[in-house]
Amino acid sequence: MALNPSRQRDAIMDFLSCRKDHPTAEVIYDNVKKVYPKISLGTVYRNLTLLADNGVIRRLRTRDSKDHFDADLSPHYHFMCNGCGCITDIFLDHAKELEAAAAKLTPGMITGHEVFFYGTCPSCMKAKNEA
Amino acid sequence: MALNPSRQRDAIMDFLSCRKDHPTAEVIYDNVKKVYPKISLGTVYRNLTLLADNGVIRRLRTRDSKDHFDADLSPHYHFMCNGCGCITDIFLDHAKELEAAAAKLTPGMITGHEVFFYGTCPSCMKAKNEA
DNA sequence: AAATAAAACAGTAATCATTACTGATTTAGA
DNA sequence: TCTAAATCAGTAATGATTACTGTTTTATTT
Repeated sequence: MALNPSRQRDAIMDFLSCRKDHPTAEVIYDNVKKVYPKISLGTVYRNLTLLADNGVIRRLRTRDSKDHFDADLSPHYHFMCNGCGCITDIFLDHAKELEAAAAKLTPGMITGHEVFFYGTCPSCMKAKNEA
Repeated sequence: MALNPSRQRDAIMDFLSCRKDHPTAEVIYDNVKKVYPKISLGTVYRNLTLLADNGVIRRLRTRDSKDHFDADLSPHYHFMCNGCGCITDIFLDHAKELEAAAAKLTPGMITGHEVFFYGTCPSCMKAKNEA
């Protein structure tokens, strides 16, 4: 199951690398379609899964019911707005401390962790204040 | 939309309170059915959503595609095994520090956060070693 | 206690993100 | 050039969850 080259996969990867908002499969599909009008949604899903399984991208499972994808593999956390659902990066260097502290409390082996902060983004706060 | 008393909802709540493994709606359904054989899956989902929206229980969205539910509202984190999918609690008191540190890096307002540790649980480690 | 309105129910149908399947096309390696 | 594997577009199927329907239960008012 080696990865053969694929224009479609490259286009997905290119698009995802340019975005910092961690789009969903559907958003990626809509955008890659501008370059490859015949690409199918199934191809997008298949390639995203392929890339995630090979550790090339990260799959983010959030409070909304859709998966989001992130091409930035550097260790970092995320903030999701409860209002509009937008996601932004948060670079905290607590990773090692957290895992070490958690490891002491668990008989299992910890290999990674995810942190999601929730709240209200600036533009939703503004909208609230004006209402 | 006040909450009227309901035997079914109480039974769901009772069951969930007794469990520390954060069961899915389906597992809750299977178990509450032993007490109320006529309860429907829709009732379980509706009540879980009702309870979560009223802040009585927590909804956990994990790497597996099913929602899990937690009746313990005290601030704590979770560990999920990549092998069997089991979930256990991890009580770390890093909550305030983490949110304070994150707040400095975000223009938005942070109101809460979730931490999920991933890895291998003891019984899956044992199974691996024996294979 | 009888009447009325709201909440909840069981059962079932619908939704929606995601995955699997199809037969055709492309690519890698002999 | 030939063969097997990988990929594709298009479409059907899956599976968790939600919405709908007509009925029953509960709270409230008379």
